[in-house]
Amino acid sequence: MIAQTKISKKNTDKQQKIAETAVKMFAEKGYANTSTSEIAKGAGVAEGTIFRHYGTKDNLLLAVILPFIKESLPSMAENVIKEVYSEDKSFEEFLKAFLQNRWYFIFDNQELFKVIVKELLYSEDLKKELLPFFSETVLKRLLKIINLYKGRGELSDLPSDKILKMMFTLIAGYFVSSFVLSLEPSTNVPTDEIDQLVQFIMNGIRKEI
Amino acid sequence: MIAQTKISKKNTDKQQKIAETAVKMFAEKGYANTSTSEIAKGAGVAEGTIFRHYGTKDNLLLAVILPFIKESLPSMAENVIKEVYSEDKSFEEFLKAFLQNRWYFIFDNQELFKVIVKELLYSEDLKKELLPFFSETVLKRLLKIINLYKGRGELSDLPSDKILKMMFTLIAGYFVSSFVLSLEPSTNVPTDEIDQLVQFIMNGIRKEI
Amino acid sequence: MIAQTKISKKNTDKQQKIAETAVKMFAEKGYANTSTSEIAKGAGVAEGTIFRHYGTKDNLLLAVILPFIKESLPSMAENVIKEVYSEDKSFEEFLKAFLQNRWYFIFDNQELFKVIVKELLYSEDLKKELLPFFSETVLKRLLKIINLYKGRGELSDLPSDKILKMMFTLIAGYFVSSFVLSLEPSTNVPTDEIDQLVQFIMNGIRKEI
Amino acid sequence: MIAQTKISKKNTDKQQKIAETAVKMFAEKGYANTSTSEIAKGAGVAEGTIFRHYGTKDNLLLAVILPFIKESLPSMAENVIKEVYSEDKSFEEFLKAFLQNRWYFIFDNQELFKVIVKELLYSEDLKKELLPFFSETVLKRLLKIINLYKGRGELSDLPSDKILKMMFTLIAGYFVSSFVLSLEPSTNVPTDEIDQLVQFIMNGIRKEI
DNA sequence: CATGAATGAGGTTTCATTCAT
DNA sequence: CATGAATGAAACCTCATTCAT
Repeated sequence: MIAQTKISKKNTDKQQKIAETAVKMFAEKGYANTSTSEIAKGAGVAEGTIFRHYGTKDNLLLAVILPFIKESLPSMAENVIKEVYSEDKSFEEFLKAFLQNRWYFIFDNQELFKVIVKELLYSEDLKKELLPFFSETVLKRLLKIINLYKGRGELSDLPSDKILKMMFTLIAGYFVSSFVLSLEPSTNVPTDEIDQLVQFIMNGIRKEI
Repeated sequence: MIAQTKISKKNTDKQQKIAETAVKMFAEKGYANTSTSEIAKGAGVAEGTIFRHYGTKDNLLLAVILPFIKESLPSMAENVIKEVYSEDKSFEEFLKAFLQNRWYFIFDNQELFKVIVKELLYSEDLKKELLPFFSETVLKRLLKIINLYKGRGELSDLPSDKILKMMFTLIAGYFVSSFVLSLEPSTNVPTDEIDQLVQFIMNGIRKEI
Repeated sequence: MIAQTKISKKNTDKQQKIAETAVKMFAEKGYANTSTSEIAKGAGVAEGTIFRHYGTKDNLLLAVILPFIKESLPSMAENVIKEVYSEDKSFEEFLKAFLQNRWYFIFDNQELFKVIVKELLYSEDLKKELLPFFSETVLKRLLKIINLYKGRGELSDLPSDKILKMMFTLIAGYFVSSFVLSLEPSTNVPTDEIDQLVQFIMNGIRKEI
Repeated sequence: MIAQTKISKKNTDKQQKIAETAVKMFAEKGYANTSTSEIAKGAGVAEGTIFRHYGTKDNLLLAVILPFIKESLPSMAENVIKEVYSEDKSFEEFLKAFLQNRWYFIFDNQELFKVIVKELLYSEDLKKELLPFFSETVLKRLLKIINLYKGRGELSDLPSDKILKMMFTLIAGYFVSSFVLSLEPSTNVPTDEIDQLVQFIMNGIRKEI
């Protein structure tokens, strides 16, 4: 049950270096506060090289975010569920496995995660592009799982979309406060925190007997 | 049980107009994407006037955020609890009253709320300044309340700080997704949503009998 | 019979200096080969100042050409005809007076004339904007005059618009080769050349007896 | 009496394609507004290939203009006169044949003609190089013809160089306004226009009897 | 010969800030 | 106090040109 790891598949190594540096700097200081000349310097590249490959600074941001989202998310969503779900697991076990899996993934892509969260709030365009897509690929699958477990009588009778929303708010809130807001970064999976989170969620949605 | 309303107490009316316009524009497009000349134009003021009053653009941001936080939060936290808490309320009743109260408050100060959330992620400085302060004034008080209700035997035996963290994540997540991420803005208090949120939280932390 | 003289009516003196310098440099090296930093240096002004007043380099070109054309041409066309035309003049006399008058005017505005001719060929947009306007204000009036003299029986029976086109080609060709192509610039009105030009035109269009 | 047709004699086909594309683009948007990368893309060639063959962008312009002028003009001038002139033609017949011949030629080389006219105004260097050369090869021959017809008593006693200048201004003006300024391009030889032009010129220079 | 990634000088433009009026 | 013209550093971007492959 190992989380899928880092994303990457760029052309030349300069291009790769530019993307890496950009992600790192965007994560640290935000897109708007990072100048292309800084990125160039950081990547050990002439400033023109950035524009030869990405055309505009905006494009660089998208080129770094979108493939991650648009190409990885769907197949990833599929795979994660395969890895993490199995007939004989309870919802609680599924949830715990899922959270650990995602924790590793975000841990491996911390910088990118920061960039996406920050720019999601900052850029109306990105918001309009990503939220529906995310909903379509990830939330839909989770909803199916929820319904599946509901069928098994493990979950409360709350409407599935409410269950999903609560779960999602908690999980997203957890990851955002852990990886984006956190003053000191975590270094390896905090099993206790995840257990408590799972407990809390389970209390909220478990079928009362 | 009426929520406290808008914050404001600027000197000259020009200054007031500048602050208002700045908040509105920072909320819409973010601090970094708003130029002082836009603000000046929007406020019907010469660009120089902004600098006469606030010195720098950074200062304008702080001048707009900090009083709200530093001056209002403490007394507000005090008052809200007074308004909302009473001996004969259950924790569930308290929580519902609290959430409604805060919903109105954020609704009345939506723009400012957006600015703070956005810039909190964007500016490391702001983060380091606000988070501890917020913890000191707001979270501490909530912790007291939690302990108080724990003493009455209404809440589960989870450590109080864990209870607080879960509650806070859910509540913050709720307000952020409602007011900052939301694609269509809400117009009046969504009682159902708040009820469900309260239910969910209560399930998570209620003392099992 | 004095030609109307230079055009000017700018706001601040810096703005005036920028426009003057721009015209001079555009005339010499063409719009595309003149950088805003050169203009700034030439005008003794910070580069930013150009953009504070004109917004874009394109705008600077237009700001320098259009008022000259759009505001001056119509009233000028009117006045020139008043100055130059009178009941008791033959067409030949009118033509000579007209050419001398225009020679002085273009001489006084040589730089601007160069810029307009050059950019007229270079910029499709300018072409589409100016040619119809010029036709409307100037050519129309000349056509009236031609018809007037035709009525008096001084001119050949060629269709008036053909007469106009020939005259215009010759006159424009003369001014362009004198002021734009010329390798050595003229310094005062070349009466002989104008006389010959008039003779040539008159031969082409005089009523044969 | 067929006009000589298109000019071309480049080495490799890549080189040929580059030159063609360059001419087309320079004609449309001007030399200064056309980038080598656009030309490369348009020619289906790597950008480096342009520089392998032409060294600099300036050189590409010259390589496209100069052979046309320097190699073609002299022999062409010779041939045209041969084709168009004959003992038993009147000057008027000669002129008409000449204009038709040149109309076809420019029509076949419209793009190049545009480039030359535009850049002649734009580049002082080109002007200084081409005008004297043109004068030497073309104007000189025309002058001979004029003198020849003067000897036959067909032309007025105006100084031959004045006659030449007037003729040239009209003819050049006609071609420039037809092919460079024209808002809608012509598609086949406008016999009427040429006849009128000839008439007009003849009136101007015909020997009065 | 051809390629196209890389360069870096220089172009246009933005913008927070200053200061004389 | 308020103004807005002026500034200049720094931002984003373009492009002719070079050179290793």
